[in-house]
Amino acid sequence: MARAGVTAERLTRAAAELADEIGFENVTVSALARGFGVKDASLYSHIRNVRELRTRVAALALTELADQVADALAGRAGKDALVAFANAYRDYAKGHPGRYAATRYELDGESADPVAARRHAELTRALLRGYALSEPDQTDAVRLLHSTFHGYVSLERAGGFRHTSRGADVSWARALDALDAVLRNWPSARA
Amino acid sequence: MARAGVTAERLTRAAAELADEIGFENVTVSALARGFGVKDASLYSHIRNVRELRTRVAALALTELADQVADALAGRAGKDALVAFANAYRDYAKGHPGRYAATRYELDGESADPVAARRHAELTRALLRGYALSEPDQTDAVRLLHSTFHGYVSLERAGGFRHTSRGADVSWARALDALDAVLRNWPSARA
DNA sequence: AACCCTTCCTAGGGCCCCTAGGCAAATGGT
DNA sequence: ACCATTTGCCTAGGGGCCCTAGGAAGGGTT
Repeated sequence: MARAGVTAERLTRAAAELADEIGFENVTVSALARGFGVKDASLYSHIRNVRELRTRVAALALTELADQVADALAGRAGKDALVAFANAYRDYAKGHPGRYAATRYELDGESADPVAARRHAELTRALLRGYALSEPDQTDAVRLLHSTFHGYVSLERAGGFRHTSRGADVSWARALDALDAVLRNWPSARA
Repeated sequence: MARAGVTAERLTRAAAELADEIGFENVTVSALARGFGVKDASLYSHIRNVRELRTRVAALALTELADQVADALAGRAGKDALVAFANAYRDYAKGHPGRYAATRYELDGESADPVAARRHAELTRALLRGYALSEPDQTDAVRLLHSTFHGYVSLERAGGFRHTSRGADVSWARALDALDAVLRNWPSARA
C-alpha cells in the first residue's frame, strides 16, 4: 500500500478548501480522510483531534485575512484606508466563507493564537492613524469597526439582507461613510 | 410504562434551555431524550428531525428577543430608544447565549420564518422614527444597526474583547454614542 | 541485511441521527 | 363498560462521525 503523503500542513490546507465548499462546521476527519484516499484512523498520526484541525484552519485563515488587509492598507490613509481595509475584510469573507467562519472558532479556547489576534489589532490601529484618536477611544473605535465589519458580513452571508431589494453593496458603502464620519468626529467624553 | 408527556412545544422549550447551558450546536436529540427519560427514537413522533428542532428553537428565540426589544422600546424615542433597543438586544444575547445563537440559524433555509424577520425589521424602523431618515437611507441604517449589534455581542461572547483591559460595557456605550451621532447626521447622498 | 521510525491498516467502542415495526396507553364511539 | 383507533413509547438496526489500541508494511540508516 503506497503512502499517501499526508502531512499536517496538507491536511490543514485541504480542510480549509473543504470548509469553503461545504462549510466550516461540516469539515470532518472522515471527509478529509476520504479526500486523501485513506482511513480515518490514519489521520491521527498527524493531528491530535478534530479540534486541533479546526484550530489550524482558524490560524491559517487569520493569517491569510491579515495578509489581505495589510496588502490593501499599504500606502493608504484616512477614509481611503478605511474603505480598503473594510473591502479587503469583506472580500475575504465572501471569497472564503468557510475559512472566514473558522476565524471565529473558539477564541476563548486555551490554544488561541495570540500572534494573529495581535496582528489584527495592529492593523486596525494602523488604519486609525489617519484619524486623531487617543487611547481609550482608540480601543473603543477598534471594537466598533470590528463589530460592524463582522456583523455585516455575517448577516449578509446568512441571507439577512435578501428580504429587501436594496443592494448589499450600497448599504455597505453607506455604512463605511457612516463609520468614516464617526471616526472623524468621535464623540469623546460625554455630551 | 407511563407516558412522559412529550410534546413539540415542551421539546422546544427544553432544547432552548439546554442551548443556553451547553451551547446551541451541542443540543442533540439524544441529550434531549435523556432529559425526558425517554429513548431517542421516541422524539421522532414529535419532531421530524434535528433540523426542525433547531428551527423551532430559533423561532422561539426570535420571538422572545422581539418581545424584549418591543418592551424596552415602549414610550421612548431618539437616543433613548436607541439605547433601550440596543441594551435589550445585548442583554438577551448575554442572558440567553444558546437561544441567541439560534436566532442566526439558517436564515437562508427554506422554512425561515418571515413573520419574525418582519417583526424585527418593524421594530428597528420604529426606533428610527426618532431620526429623520427617508427610504433608501432607512434600510441602510437598519442594516448598520443590526450589523453593529450582532457583531458586538458576537465578538464579546467569543471573548474577542478580553485581551484588553478596557471594559466591554464602556466600549458598548461609546458605540451607541457613535451610532446616535451617525443617525442624527446621516451622510445622505454623496460627499 | 538488520534496525527503527513513521505511516497506514484493521478492530472496536462510544455518541449521534434516523427508520421500521410492534406493543401498550389513552381516547372516543357505541 | 367495551372495543377500535390513534398516539406515545419501545426495541432493533443501519449509517456516520470521533478516537484508541495494536499490528504490519514503507523507507531510510547503519
